[in-house]
Amino acid sequence: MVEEHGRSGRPRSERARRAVLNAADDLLVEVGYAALTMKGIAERAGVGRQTVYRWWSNKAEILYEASAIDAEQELSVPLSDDLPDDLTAYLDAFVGFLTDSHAGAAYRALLGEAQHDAAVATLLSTKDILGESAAKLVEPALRTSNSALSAEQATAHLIGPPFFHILTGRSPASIDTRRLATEFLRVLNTG
Amino acid sequence: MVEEHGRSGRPRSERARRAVLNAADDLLVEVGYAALTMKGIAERAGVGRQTVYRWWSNKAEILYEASAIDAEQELSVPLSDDLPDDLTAYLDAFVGFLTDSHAGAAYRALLGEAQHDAAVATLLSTKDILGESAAKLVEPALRTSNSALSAEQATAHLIGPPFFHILTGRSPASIDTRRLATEFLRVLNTG
Amino acid sequence: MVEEHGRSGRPRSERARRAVLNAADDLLVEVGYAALTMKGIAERAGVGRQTVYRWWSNKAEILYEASAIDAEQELSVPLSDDLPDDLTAYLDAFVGFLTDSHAGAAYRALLGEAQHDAAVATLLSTKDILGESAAKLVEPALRTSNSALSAEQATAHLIGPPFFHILTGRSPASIDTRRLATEFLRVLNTG
Amino acid sequence: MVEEHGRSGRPRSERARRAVLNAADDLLVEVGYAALTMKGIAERAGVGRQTVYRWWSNKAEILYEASAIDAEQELSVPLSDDLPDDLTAYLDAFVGFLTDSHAGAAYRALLGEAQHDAAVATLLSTKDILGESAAKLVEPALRTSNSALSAEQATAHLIGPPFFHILTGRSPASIDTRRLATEFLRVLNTG
DNA sequence: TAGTAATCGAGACGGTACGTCTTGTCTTGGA
DNA sequence: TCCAAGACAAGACGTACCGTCTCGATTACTA
Repeated sequence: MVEEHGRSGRPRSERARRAVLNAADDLLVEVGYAALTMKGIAERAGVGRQTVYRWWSNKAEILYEASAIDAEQELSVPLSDDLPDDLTAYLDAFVGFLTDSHAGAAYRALLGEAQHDAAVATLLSTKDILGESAAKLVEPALRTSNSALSAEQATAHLIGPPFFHILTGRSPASIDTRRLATEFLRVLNTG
Repeated sequence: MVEEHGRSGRPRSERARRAVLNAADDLLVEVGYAALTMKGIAERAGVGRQTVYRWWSNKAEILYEASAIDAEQELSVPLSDDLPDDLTAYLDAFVGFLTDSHAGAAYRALLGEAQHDAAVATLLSTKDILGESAAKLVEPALRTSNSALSAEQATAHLIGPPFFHILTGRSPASIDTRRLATEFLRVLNTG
Repeated sequence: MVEEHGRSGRPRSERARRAVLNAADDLLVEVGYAALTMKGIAERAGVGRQTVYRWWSNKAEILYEASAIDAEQELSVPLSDDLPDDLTAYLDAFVGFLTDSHAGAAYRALLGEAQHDAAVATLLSTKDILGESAAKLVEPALRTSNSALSAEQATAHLIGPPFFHILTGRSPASIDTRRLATEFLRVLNTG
Repeated sequence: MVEEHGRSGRPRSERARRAVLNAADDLLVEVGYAALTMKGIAERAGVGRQTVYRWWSNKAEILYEASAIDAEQELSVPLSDDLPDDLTAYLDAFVGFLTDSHAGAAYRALLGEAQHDAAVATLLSTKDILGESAAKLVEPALRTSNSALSAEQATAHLIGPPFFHILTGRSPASIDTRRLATEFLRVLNTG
């Protein structure tokens, strides 16, 4: 990511980098992940294929770099001092991200690929986008609770149900985020 | 599924059908989903490629037919009259299915593909393997509770957390199925 | 060719035979020799493929049976007592056969195939359509000449030049059949 | 034929070109024209199939490029000042070419294909190998004669008879080239 | 201000899967 | 025994993409 480069030689073209990322982003929407190809990205970007292969190993890496920042932004919600409201807002953002968002589509595609491609799984594990975004809500909630759950376990309770719902192709309309927030807090504070 | 065939012509070869399903199953383990090809399946099965394309549109369909029955079996647990025990047993089976099982690997690959291939999504939605297996536990649990949740919502609460945990590449070792069962019942019975 | 058949069993269907020959004939015109297939012929004829294979080995045989009789007819000219006129008439028929005729197109296709398919070459040699038709003119001409040429050699002199002309793709318009007849008689009667 | 190539990009590999032409040549002898396939040529040449398709449309084009130069050479005979001798020598070369030669087999196959494939006919018509080689003999012969025949007509008289003889599958042994030469000159110089 | 070196776009290279097509054979039920 | 129908194993078709490899042309830094 750091743009410093070795002693001499022509420096990496930022223009080419942006062109590739944009092309990948556009093509994902236009033709879908399966039909997304390195060749197609290079041609759409007006860039040599070698240039693409020089900086990224496969389409997953390109897509990841193209959407990671957007994803982080979309999953970041402003915190108030009302935890149920904040949790609900976060879950709304979470559901919107997975179902409607551009970056979310890229994430779902990558997560799907990770199920049968170890390289993509490794790539995704370098940054736990979902976990980190949830942590901002989960940690305060845990602190004010009497729960013995780890952050990871609590996170699974918060976003696991809608995650399952969406990933298995069920309608996002039937998700009641406020109810999920309430139930999440109940799990943390009972027993 | 019914094997009756049209009036005339040579009937479908059951031998070829089994050979294809077995070949797909074997190759999934040997080379992985990404490297699984229609050509490779046909050759491994000792079957013409046309014969494969005649009965299945893509590798996902083959894999689905090859693993659906196994999946159903593996997710089916005997019921006792102790609900917490039954839920724990089911969650154990569920986690084992997604992480260790042969059929589960196929399911995960298909679920992954479904994230960016509408045809595969449709295929998977024809039979809600996870939901149906869970329903056998969820429905009794709901009946004996005062919860207003739908079966679908309750199912998401039961298997959503471990589903999220595994699909996002976290270690299955840190899943405590008995605790999950307890928390599930608490969500159903409080408020 | 003989329609008698063995002791028992269903007799060969004349209906199927005609349907195949007609289908081959039609398809030759519609799609050309290269795109003519056994499968296509069977389907067009509304006949099982096995039925086609039972009676003919390849498309060349079908085409040969379909066009041999027509060819013979088209190359047969009525004889007068004027040899130059008869030769000219025959050469006109010959040129017309090779360039415009339906059966001639089939013959040219078969002759072409025979250049690189020994089976077709054998098939064509079972009946020397061109030689036999020419013989009716060549033999009288030889008898009334002082030439020592064999019938075969004389035939080559008569139809060799226009044959070469047409087969090598030259325009048939520049063939002067009367001049060819005169020159043929000159070769036979000088020296 | 000129090897200059467009501004940029990797230049065409001469190594690959030769490998394809040699493979086609070899395979024609080994398996015959009908069994000659683009796939087989590519594999034998150790070349990608795309590389073959990039430069040639079909096996006929490859074969043509592979044999045209040889054909021209084989049909070229040194001229003396004795016309009958030269004609005889040419006819010997001509008969040898069509019956025994490697390049001649390719030419016969292409000529055959041209009878039912317009693309091959066009290809062959780009260079009249037979006509041009004959022209070197026919033109002097015409100049020293009182004949009104065109070069094309005279050529048909010279090589038409043996051409017919060979193409219709008759034995080349019965061709008397000296007699043919004499008769050719007689047609040119009588009347 | 020249030289060096890594970059760029372009496009050919050897490979290989795609999904379709035809081949010639086999297997039904019916005539 | 023949027929129409249609599935079978085999393998070529022409196209697409893979990841690599030249090309000539551009930029920077270095000497």
